[in-house]
Amino acid sequence: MSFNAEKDSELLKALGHPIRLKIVAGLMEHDGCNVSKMVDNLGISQSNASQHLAILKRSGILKATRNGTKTCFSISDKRVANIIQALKK
Amino acid sequence: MSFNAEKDSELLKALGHPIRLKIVAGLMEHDGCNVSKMVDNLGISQSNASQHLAILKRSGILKATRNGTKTCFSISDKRVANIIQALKK
DNA sequence: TCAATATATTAGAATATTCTAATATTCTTG
DNA sequence: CAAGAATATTAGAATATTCTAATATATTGA
Repeated sequence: MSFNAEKDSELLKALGHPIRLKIVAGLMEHDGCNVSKMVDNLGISQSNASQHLAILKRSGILKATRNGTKTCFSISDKRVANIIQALKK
Repeated sequence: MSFNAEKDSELLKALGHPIRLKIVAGLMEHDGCNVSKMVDNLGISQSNASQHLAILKRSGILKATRNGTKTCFSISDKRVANIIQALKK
């Protein structure tokens, strides 16, 4: 798959917010089936979390699957883990 | 070096613009000692290029060294190459 | 020193992002 | 079906980003 600055910059832009980066990094370690807990951990409002999650979905970084009243979020772009690994070096 | 969402999201945010991502990806392949050529290749104004370069400098992604009336830009954060590699996978 | 070249800075209008508060939707269970 | 739980959406004010146009600064060579 080759590099496309227009598309790829959107991915980086979506990751380029501290809350969204924490959400995604968190999903690499814990499962994402409890948004309320996410909200508590991040210290933000439910609405704000939902909006950030929507941005991450729209950009193709996360996908959501419903499970009763809960929604499970997981990382759907396999490049994201490598990007976050690269940050840690 | 460990991951810091506040700081690292700034890096991704700076890369999260098509022009800036093109500049940085370009610097991985060609030397950056000719901003006029950069401007031509990107089809943007000199002022705009200079402003994007300033953002990339401020975020620590690029460093500039002067050489006469010209300025050479190069990538100063070693994680950046890995991030761009990760995008290509 | 003066003009030319190369890059940087400033100002400001247009647009985009971010957050809070309020409300809506969806699903489950009694 | 009604109520509660979990998440999503909307509206709108505050702030930030992006671009163009104009101007400024720095360096070199005649």
